[in-house]
Amino acid sequence: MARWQPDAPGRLAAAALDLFEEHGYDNTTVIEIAEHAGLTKSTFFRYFPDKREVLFDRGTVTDLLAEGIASAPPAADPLDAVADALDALGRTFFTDDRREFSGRRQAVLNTNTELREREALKRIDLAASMIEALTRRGIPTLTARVAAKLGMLAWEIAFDQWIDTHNREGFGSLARRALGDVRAAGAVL
Amino acid sequence: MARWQPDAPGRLAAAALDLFEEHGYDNTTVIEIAEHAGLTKSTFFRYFPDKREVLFDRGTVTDLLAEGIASAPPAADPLDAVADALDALGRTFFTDDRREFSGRRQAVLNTNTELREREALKRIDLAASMIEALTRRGIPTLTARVAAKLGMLAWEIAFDQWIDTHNREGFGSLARRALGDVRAAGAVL
DNA sequence: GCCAGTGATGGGACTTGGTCTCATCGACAC
DNA sequence: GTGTCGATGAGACCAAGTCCCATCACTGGC
Repeated sequence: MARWQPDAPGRLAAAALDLFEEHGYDNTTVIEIAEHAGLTKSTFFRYFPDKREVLFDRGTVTDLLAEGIASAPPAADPLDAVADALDALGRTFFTDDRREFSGRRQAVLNTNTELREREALKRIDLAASMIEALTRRGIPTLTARVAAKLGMLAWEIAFDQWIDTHNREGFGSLARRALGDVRAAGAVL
Repeated sequence: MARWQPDAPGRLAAAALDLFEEHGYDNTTVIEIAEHAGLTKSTFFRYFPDKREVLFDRGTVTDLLAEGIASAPPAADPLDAVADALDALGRTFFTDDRREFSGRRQAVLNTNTELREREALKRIDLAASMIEALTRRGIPTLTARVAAKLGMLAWEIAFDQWIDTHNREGFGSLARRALGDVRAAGAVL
């Protein structure tokens, strides 16, 4: 028999989401989260650098995206590489079993400025990672930056649709379509 | 003779920038900032909701941008409206006398994650404001979102160039050129 | 000239996030 | 058994941020 219950960080994250939903982010204390998971404040901060971070992915989406771009066919143009990367994300991260969780999490994020702020920073890091991966493919910096911006926009659109309860399509195909729409809209400009 | 020294928030902001440059953001306490400005912690938090905000504009850049877009000629296409708005910003906000201050401020922002995070959120709000102003012109949502992303990219590029000590060109013309480059890069995609 | 109201500031108690250091304690090796 | 290791707990400590009340110079009415 294990000395401790397994997966402390996972229990902390689950407890946090529950409590944030029930009482709001501001009205939930780190100590309460820890107690709810049968742990203490000390252990909380051992796994998460701060209170916000408990809602952000332990896995590294950033790396997944970068790898997706890197492993796109050599002939693929920038936006196709981005589409491949988003598709890969849909297969390994935004999987169907994570959809409900993502929706709950996003609903909490939308209620609090501190959390929106953290999310904004994550997205910037994400974009930076895409830009780096694209330039590694020999794409000029400016082109890479434009492609990354458009890719992030497609991500946002696809994610909102994917979260939507009335939609049963996978993230990957939603993203591909969104990117196509974005490209078309950009062409008119 | 005035009872108190004038412009408390201005003095606080100046003291903060000085101290952040000298000792770093993390190693500077709100109390130190306040004392340096001949005030107290209480007064600091009366003017700024938190420590980060002391480095962010009291004036509303967001509104300036939105107004700039709204007052663009009716015939202007989305990106032209954005260009006009950035140009207006260069005339009213990113003026030459503010260039040195902006550079110092940006250097501090770049040293600290907490500050980068706040900046990221401000940019999202900025983009949202652009999108709203563009849709008010009758531009379809998706087109507006693409234009806003490209506009933000032009902003970033122009700002970096404007800050650069070796460059003496005004923000407005830098932004126009950047936006043209971005548009050209987007057309290839 | 006095008095009440006003507005910017100060003072200090209090909560919470976050850091740090040391103690605990079961598993496991030897 | 004894000692090491690894995950956890305990508690002191600091700084950010909130709140409420005191101060005190100025102002206007009387």
